Amino acid sequence: MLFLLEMDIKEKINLISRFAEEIITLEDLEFLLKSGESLNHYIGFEISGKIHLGTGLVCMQKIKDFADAGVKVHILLADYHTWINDKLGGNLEIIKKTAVGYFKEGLSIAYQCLGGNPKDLNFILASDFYHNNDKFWLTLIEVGKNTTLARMKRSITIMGRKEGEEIDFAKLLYPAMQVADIFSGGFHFSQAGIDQRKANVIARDAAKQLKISPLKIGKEIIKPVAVHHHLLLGLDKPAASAEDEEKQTSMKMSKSKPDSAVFIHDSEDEIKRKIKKAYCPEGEIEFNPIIDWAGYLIFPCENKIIVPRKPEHGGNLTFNNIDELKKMFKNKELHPEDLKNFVAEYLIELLKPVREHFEKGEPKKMLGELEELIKRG
RNA sequence: CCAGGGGUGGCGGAGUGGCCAAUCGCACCUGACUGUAAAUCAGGCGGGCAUGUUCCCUGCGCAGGUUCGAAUCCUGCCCCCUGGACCA
Repeated sequence: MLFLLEMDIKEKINLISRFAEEIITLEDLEFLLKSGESLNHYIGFEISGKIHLGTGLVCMQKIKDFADAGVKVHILLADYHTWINDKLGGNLEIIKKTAVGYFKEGLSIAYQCLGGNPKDLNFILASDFYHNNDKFWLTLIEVGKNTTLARMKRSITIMGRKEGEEIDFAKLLYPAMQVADIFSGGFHFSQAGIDQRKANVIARDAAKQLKISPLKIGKEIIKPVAVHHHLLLGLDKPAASAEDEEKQTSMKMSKSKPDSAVFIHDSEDEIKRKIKKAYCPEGEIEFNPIIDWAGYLIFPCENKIIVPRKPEHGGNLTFNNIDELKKMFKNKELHPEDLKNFVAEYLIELLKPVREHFEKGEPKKMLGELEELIKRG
């Protein structure tokens, strides 16, 4: 019996940590799972535009991993944060409407594509959560009291801003809000992209100082466990001058670079077009978005893939994991075009339900309105 | 509120009365070359058509004005930046 329980925990750890960039810390993760308490997960989303595959598939896959591990998952629709960060024209009403309309719906259906049950997703609108909620506001102040101004200033990179950039004062509130979200919501797990690392680390550093809404297991005050998922590479070629780490960040998928991202409801032709024109040097497995996408979009869902190839190119290829694929690609035994075609077809099939959902009726209208809004800037 | 500087095409940035639909760079599009993309080269890049080396329309923050003619000069307004003043 005890043995079975151990196995179960190991399995849960594997689920929660698979395909993640970083877990802070693995020991804390294990501790949480072993506690036997009912555990809460959270991830926050800015309502910044259309949902791309990084959000719709990578984030949602990780959320599903949590749900499959028996953790209660929460999605914070961060409308106030979005407002602070001047997204969607900085119009709070539009942001709220988009959050509870388009965004919630898009995430739910993407989750479904991955085999999840949208009923498991607990959506929280930040402005609702904060309303008449002293616990949040007091925690916000308390986080502020336990963090230096310099650190907050450095943390604006979590908003996609550059360190040292000229900002209005409200933006300094943002990182503290994100941290306060975790504690006032009672979330044991804070999931975020690796670019959000600073906020989660502040949360962990402040955790033991907090009195208003400390995170507890039994009587013990604990730090939230940070799970940082991978950020997909954009399909563009990397900036010519950039090297290594800088190159990596410059390659990050971005909504502002039109064709660097595929959106969850893109048409078949759009998906094909974008992937066809994607940067994909033969034999290169590091700075290669298509390799990256195969690894983080396909293998989390599949134990085995078959890449179709014409007989004259050597016939079909079977891979059991990304490492096998990378190895062949590196040796130029797998041609970029064959891989591209496979990835495109796979995504087209996987995203079919989302596409169909946004093809008609109210969802189509919501998407149209959002696109109009983005076009107007 | 005061002083100074500035608002030009998706972005950066020239141009200070006609030769300006507006140099140039980036981005973007098309073609050539590669079994993909990139790189490279050629062309395009406000809109329209009857496609014109001297066609038409719209156009250089907004609104007027001067002039045969204005992105370029004048007047008013709006916005941004940099200092300063005020708050003390």
